[in-house]
Amino acid sequence: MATACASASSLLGEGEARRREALVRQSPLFSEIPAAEYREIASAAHEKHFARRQTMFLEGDPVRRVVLLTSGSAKIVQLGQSGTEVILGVRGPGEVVGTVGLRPQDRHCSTALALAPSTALVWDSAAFEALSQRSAQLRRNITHILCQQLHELEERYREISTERVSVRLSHQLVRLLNQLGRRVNGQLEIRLSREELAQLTGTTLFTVSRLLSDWNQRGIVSTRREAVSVHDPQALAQLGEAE
Amino acid sequence: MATACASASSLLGEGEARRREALVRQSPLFSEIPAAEYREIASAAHEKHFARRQTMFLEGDPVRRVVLLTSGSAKIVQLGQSGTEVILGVRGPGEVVGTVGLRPQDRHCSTALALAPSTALVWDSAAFEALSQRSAQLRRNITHILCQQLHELEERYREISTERVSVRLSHQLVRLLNQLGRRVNGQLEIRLSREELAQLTGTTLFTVSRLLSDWNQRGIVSTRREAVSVHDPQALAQLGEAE
DNA sequence: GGACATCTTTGCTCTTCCGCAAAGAGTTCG
DNA sequence: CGAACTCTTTGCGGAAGAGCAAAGATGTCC
Repeated sequence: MATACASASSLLGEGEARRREALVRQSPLFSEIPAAEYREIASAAHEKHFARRQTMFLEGDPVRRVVLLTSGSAKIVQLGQSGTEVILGVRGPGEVVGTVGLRPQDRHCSTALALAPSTALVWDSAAFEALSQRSAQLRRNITHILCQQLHELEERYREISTERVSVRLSHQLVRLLNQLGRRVNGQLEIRLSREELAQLTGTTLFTVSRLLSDWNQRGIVSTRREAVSVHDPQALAQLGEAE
Repeated sequence: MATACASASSLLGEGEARRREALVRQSPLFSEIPAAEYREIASAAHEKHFARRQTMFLEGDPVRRVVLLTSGSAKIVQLGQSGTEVILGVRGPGEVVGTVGLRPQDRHCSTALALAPSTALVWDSAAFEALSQRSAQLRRNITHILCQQLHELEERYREISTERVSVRLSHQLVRLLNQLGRRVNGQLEIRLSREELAQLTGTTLFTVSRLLSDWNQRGIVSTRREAVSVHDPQALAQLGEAE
């Protein structure tokens, strides 16, 4: 369930085309793209729904499609031998799930799972490749997104190499706040379990739990099941430097 | 010293143009590029020499040029607050030093240092940007290189999150073997210090020294000052799985 | 060639954090 | 509504590896 295509491009009504165009316009993938190209790009997409925990693609699968999240969120994971799971990153609305820039003949080198019920615009990857051949700006955007992702991972790599867990976790929470923070009665909330936070920062759910309990008592965050609300983002960011 | 440009493009002799073309042809950056574009690209470059330990660019510098190594090697590092240094990667002949795809208005987010006396072809980054606008294949190559670098860092991130130091070090040595391995009387040798290996794998020079001493006694590697020769690459690769 | 600088080894101690266990809290579903 | 799941907390060892110190090895420069 929840995987059926909502509509084929040829059947788009004017209203649907508008709505979709607005979604596409917000994404960094399509920034600075001339209006004329918009229509063509948007109309080539299908809409797709994913249930919570549904896999979007598996490591090793051929890259069949390009998936642009329009609502919800996803995690990009890699599996070790003995069931260990590392989260390479998370994606929110407007972001592409899966390495953008991979060619149709390539294979995914990670697995994507929906963190929440999500909707996405989906292109056939060969068709998307063709679109990117025609749009210099689209290619530039792809390059730019890759540079940013590389930069973020480099930052995380530096942290995991040199910083202790408390620093890594607090910085990761700040990053998540900007990327996936949801406003829930005046508080920015991150909807991830202790274990997922551990898999993002290279530690264990126990250590995450202990740190969050501590910060909770200090009034910096408040913890709920599978969620963390941040009261004081500044204090969180500075937790690293002093301690 | 050793930083002067060897020659301006306008002064290239026919022999020099040929030699340079051959260098460029080997690089993944220029693979599949039509011969006609070659000449133009190659003739826009300057040649530059770097002494051992010379910095090629610093974190925070504006991206002024694109540097393609033709001989020697370099390390890409990031500096922490208190002098801690992490090596994000190393580069050998045919590889671009510094994140390819960055625009002239961007800034470097890492520092590059020559590991050995090196030569490179250097383009003004605005000029290179212009070249890449005209060559669709060049843009594709840039995307491809970024995907590969992202993938390698993802792999290292998974390892540093889930594997113990011995596994990380042995796998890193295998990767280095393929990338920078130099044949020295029948042995593949990696010319990096214990500390640099530690900075690559997120550990300390002490731990690296202890592991290499152990593997040395077991006949898998032989260690020299600022170098490691690998006798048995297979045993090295498998060190991870069993132990 | 000898003094100096740098890199490496090795022993020892100490901290951080992992890993297990068991109890507690919060959901879901019949 | 209560039983079954799943997620979280917390306590308690224990292990991996960090960090320091001091000696040894190797290269470099005058």
